[in-house]
Amino acid sequence: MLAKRLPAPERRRQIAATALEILSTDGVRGLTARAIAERVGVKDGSLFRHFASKEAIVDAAIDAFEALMGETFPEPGQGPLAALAELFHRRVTLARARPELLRLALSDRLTEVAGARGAARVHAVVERSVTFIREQLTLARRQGLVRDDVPVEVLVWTVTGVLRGAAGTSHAPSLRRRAARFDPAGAWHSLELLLTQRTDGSSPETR
Amino acid sequence: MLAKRLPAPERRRQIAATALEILSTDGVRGLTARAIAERVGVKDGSLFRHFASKEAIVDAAIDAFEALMGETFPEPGQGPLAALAELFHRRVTLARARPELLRLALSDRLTEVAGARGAARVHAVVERSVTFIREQLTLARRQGLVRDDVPVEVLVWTVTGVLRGAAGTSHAPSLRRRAARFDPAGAWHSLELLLTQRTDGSSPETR
Amino acid sequence: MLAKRLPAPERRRQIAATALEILSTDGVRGLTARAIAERVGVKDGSLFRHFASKEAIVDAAIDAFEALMGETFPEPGQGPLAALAELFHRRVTLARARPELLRLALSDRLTEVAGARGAARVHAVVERSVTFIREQLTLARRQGLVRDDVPVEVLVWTVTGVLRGAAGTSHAPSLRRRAARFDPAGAWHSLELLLTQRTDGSSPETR
Amino acid sequence: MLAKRLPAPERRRQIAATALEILSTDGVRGLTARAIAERVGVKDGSLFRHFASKEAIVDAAIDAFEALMGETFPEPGQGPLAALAELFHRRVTLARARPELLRLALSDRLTEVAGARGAARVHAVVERSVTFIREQLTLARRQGLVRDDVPVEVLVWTVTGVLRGAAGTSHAPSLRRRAARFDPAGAWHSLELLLTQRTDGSSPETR
DNA sequence: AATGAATGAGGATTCATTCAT
DNA sequence: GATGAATGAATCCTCATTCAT
Repeated sequence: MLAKRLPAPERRRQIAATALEILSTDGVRGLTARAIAERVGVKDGSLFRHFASKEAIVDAAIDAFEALMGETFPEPGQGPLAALAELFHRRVTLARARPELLRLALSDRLTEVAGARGAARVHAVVERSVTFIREQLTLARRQGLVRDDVPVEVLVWTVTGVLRGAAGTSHAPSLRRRAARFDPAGAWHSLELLLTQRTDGSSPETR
Repeated sequence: MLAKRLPAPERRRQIAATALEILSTDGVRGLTARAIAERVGVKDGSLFRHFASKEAIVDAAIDAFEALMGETFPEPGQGPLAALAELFHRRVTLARARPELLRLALSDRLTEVAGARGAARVHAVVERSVTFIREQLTLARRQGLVRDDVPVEVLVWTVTGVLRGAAGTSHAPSLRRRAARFDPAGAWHSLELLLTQRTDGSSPETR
Repeated sequence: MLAKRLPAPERRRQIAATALEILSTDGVRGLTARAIAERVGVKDGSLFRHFASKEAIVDAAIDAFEALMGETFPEPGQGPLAALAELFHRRVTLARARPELLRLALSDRLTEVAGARGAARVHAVVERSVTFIREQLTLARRQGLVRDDVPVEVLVWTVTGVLRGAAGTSHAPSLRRRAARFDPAGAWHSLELLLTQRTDGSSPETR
Repeated sequence: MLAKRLPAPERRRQIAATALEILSTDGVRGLTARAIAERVGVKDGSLFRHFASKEAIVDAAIDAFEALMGETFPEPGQGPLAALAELFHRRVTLARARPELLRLALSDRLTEVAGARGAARVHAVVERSVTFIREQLTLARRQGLVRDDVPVEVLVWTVTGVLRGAAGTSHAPSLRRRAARFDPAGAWHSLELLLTQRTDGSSPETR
């Protein structure tokens, strides 16, 4: 269907991207060589001219996934809350643009089709986000920017929870529907309120 | 494992439970008739004396899943925050006892192997939890028990986020590891702090 | 469903008859141990208390078939045309009463499910009919009762053809429908006309 | 038999033909994917690169069957008796060349393995023959070419009976054996005698 | 760079049959 | 005499993968 005889690197990219897409829409069992080939406009056997195995395709898909997720990390050199705000904003924006992608991140489909090494890489991506969030929060705490009546880890959970909510990647239909009502800025503002209120009662605004 | 000749109802239960287990450990593609049968100590063809199809097995697994999740809903007739606390506590406890189960709830593996009807049932279970949380929070808000500077939906995200965190069902290894440090009570206490602080600065303790 | 705990010989008969019935209605592939057992009102395993194997069941079914077909052979000691008329009449009557049975005779379903020996037996039943017809016709010819411008074998074909037609056992729907319009007597009368007309032009009635 | 790597359309034809053959020799239960594949010289899974399902294979087999049977219908534009003679001749010739084929037509094996739609198609083929014969006979009768002392339908039965006999497709071994003694022309001549004699005693030859 | 025909290892499922109860 | 739970072999079919063209 699609253009034939593409240069190899482009084909590779196309195949990996397609795999990612199929995985997020049709799930683990929908990801067959035939399904990929069909969408790419190629016969299934031809996939293996570009990749040694299906696992290799998934591996490349993880590359793409890694890259997309990596782009959402903020520029260094700003305060921790600003950094978090930026990550939050980018992630939610990405989720709106490519809902399947983020859903994929939070499902375990990718890890299921990937080999052990691939699964580890996916986990690393997720881990990196969490670590980043934890670091910024720890930093912020040290700087007195976030509340100290609650362990940092709980704040991490809060951030990931609100992020997931605002991104609309939950499995609960109602969560998904309502997520659409929030723009990234509004959601972040609420999140900031949750994070910054201190036991002494001073609100972040009064700082 | 290799107990032979079990009474049928017991075998059914065993098969459904095993399917649930395999699904949470090995994933969608690991859930083969052979795999189930092997763990149960039976030949694969024998499964179909107990269930009409693999889908029927998954259906029964969803029954089990529904039942287990259903048990975590609190007794009615208490205040909204107490109700949430109880749900929280029960869920975290369940997650600790059967980590795979809760992970399953938050992944979409079950929905992937279930037919359309099965998927709807799983979604309903998840939805029910979210709805319950949202209802209690709305109630609590109306009673002035939770902060009003943040939309209820964000509080819902917060609760699910902290719940997920405390339950240790995340895909991020570090989140998982650290979750173990929190007992349900401590985690809930933190969550309550997040929820109840009001704009006027009064802390929940001073209530 | 049916009465339980039947005396063995009766059960045997019942099973064989049921097998015959299923075979004629549902065909070769419908004849499964389960299907038989179900209609008999027994669990499938129980069949093998009465028969050593499915083939043995089919064998017994052939017994029944043989018996039923055998009953349609006319009493000896009458003229050849009268004998043929009686066979014809009985066969058509049987076909009307139990259409599946005769259809079975002319299909090869029975031979398909029977082992080699069983198939031979079924063939023998069919053969016996044909032989009988051929013998009577040969006799009649010798006695100048049937036309001699046509080989006896062609007359055999005519008889079987008209018999099959009148019995309504053909696969052609229109043949089946129209067969119902003929009563055995009328059909035989026509057949007799076909058989008896002689080259000299004298009709059988003028004999 | 073991030719590998055939062009797809040829393989398709081969598979369909083989299915037809197996069906006529080994019967419904012999028609397994394995059996077909083996005779074709291919592994069973490979069949399904050429056909979507076994039913599709049978469907293609019916195509072949339809085509072969269709070829035996005579050219239009001749008198009814000549048309019948031609059909008769072609059918008997086909039966001699491919005995299994005609036997298949008269058994119900094909209808048993075909789905509902396939069965209907097979019936249509049979029906078409019968209808053709009936039409020609009706026409002939109107033209005074066939006897009028016997209902047309009985003549239809006679034709099909003699056809079946001459074709040697009966289940009775002796019928089969003797059929070989008749050449199509001789058999048709006899059949014509049966059909054309009139009540007034005039033989067809004296016409 | 791609196809077209094939394969082998499994996948779910059916079915005749066994045998302890 | 019958059941209830099991089995093993076979069935149709899918899928990743190969390789000659």
